[in-house]
Amino acid sequence: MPASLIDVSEIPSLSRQRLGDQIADVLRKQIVVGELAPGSRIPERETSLALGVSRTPLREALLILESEGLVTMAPARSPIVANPSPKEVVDLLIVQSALEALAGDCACDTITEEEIGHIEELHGQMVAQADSTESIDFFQVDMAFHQAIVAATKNAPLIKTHAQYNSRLWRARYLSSRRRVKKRSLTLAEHGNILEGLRNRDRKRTSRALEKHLKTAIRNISTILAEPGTDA
Amino acid sequence: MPASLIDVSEIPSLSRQRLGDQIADVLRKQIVVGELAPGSRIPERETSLALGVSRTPLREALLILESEGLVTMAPARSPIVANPSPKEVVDLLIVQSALEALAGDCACDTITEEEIGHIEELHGQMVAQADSTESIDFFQVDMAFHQAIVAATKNAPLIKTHAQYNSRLWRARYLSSRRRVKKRSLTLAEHGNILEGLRNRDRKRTSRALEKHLKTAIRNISTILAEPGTDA
DNA sequence: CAAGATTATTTGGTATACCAAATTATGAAT
DNA sequence: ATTCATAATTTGGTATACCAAATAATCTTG
Repeated sequence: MPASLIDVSEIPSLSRQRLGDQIADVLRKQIVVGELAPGSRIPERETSLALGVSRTPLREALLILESEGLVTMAPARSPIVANPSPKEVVDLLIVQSALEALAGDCACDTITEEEIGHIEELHGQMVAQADSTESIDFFQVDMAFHQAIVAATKNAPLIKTHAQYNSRLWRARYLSSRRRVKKRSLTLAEHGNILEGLRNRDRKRTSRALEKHLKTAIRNISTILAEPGTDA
Repeated sequence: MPASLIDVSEIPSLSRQRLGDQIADVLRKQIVVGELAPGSRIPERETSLALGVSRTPLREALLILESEGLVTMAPARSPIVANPSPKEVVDLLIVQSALEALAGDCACDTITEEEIGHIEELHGQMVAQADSTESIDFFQVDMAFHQAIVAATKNAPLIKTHAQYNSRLWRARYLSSRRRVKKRSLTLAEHGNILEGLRNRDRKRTSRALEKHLKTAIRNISTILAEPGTDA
């Protein structure tokens, strides 16, 4: 007796979402954190049964995830979790870098004082957790920091595209983050630089700081991906 | 007796694509050129019947188009062709601008001499058609010019994301292009500048030229969208 | 015993059936 | 005639059924 996906104790009339979207959310989360490993199969019948739904909405979810680049659907094979090549990861990072530089530029015009405050708070959390052994916490706040900057642009397409690139890069960046526990001070310094640019609403400084920050990430991840692949 | 979508006289064994993808291609083309007007309904039964397929693959196509931002699917209403607000169009253009600037930068490293030749040829076509009354031809070559630059980066995610933004912007840019027949010389001058940057593999010049070119487009489209909406 | 052919089974792709919500049409009451 | 309530119908969401291709298993044959 598989449990249904969500407790439907929400507002019964409003905000009903398609099942496919909900399933996509569930699977996306599992893929992003590596619970569903890259390359692993997602058989339609088995998975839909496990989720307590039929194949139809599961299929919709898989199509959504395919369009996001998280799932690969070959003609007559089981859908598999995307397993991006090193080159593809770098390509994704290059675009992500440009998106965040743009976001920094735009955010200087659109960000509110409250939003700056929120980002400062995130930065504070990262400083506080800099010595934490739980690398996952530090990493998640790091991601939230970047997301918050993009959100401050109020540019919906930019926010969505950035989120999608983030999903595809999450795993690679997490693995990179785990090996750089010793170098968190550099991350924090770069974040501080970005934050300073935002505070002064200095478009060039902010976008350049973000660009430089991402370039660092590209360099780090490139070296990791060059190694023979030892996974989590 | 509705005709089937495609003649299956292709290689029978290889490259078989899902019906949903093919339908998405058909509908995307119709949406992009305005054959399916913004805001118009796409009833599932009626449309699937007209295309000679069942609702299932049509629905897959609609989901793909929704994820591309070309179709809006509300909870219990017929899917409708997206009708982006002026603010959204500008937001899209801002991102597209950053994507093309990035492409120009990257392409300077990756573009081949053949590809430069191809782009020069496109430029030559535009020069030749500068006085053509068929604004559609000039416009399409214009789009191809930009696509070719992005393609030269060999960055698959960038190419795909750019293509999606292009789809969503196609109509707005076409309408803008039609009102600027008199100012094609400016477009050509800016393209020449971009091309020169590519020839010299000058990353800064190329990306700046593309950025400036897109900024011009944003300005033009903004003024058009500010007017009361008279359509095609 | 090994290798190839053939059958059985699994799996994705598509079509159809069913349901619930929403819209439209219809009719009664003021 | 207008307005509100109610019934009929349309429409999207989900489940199920069916088919063809691909894979796995089995059997036959050299």
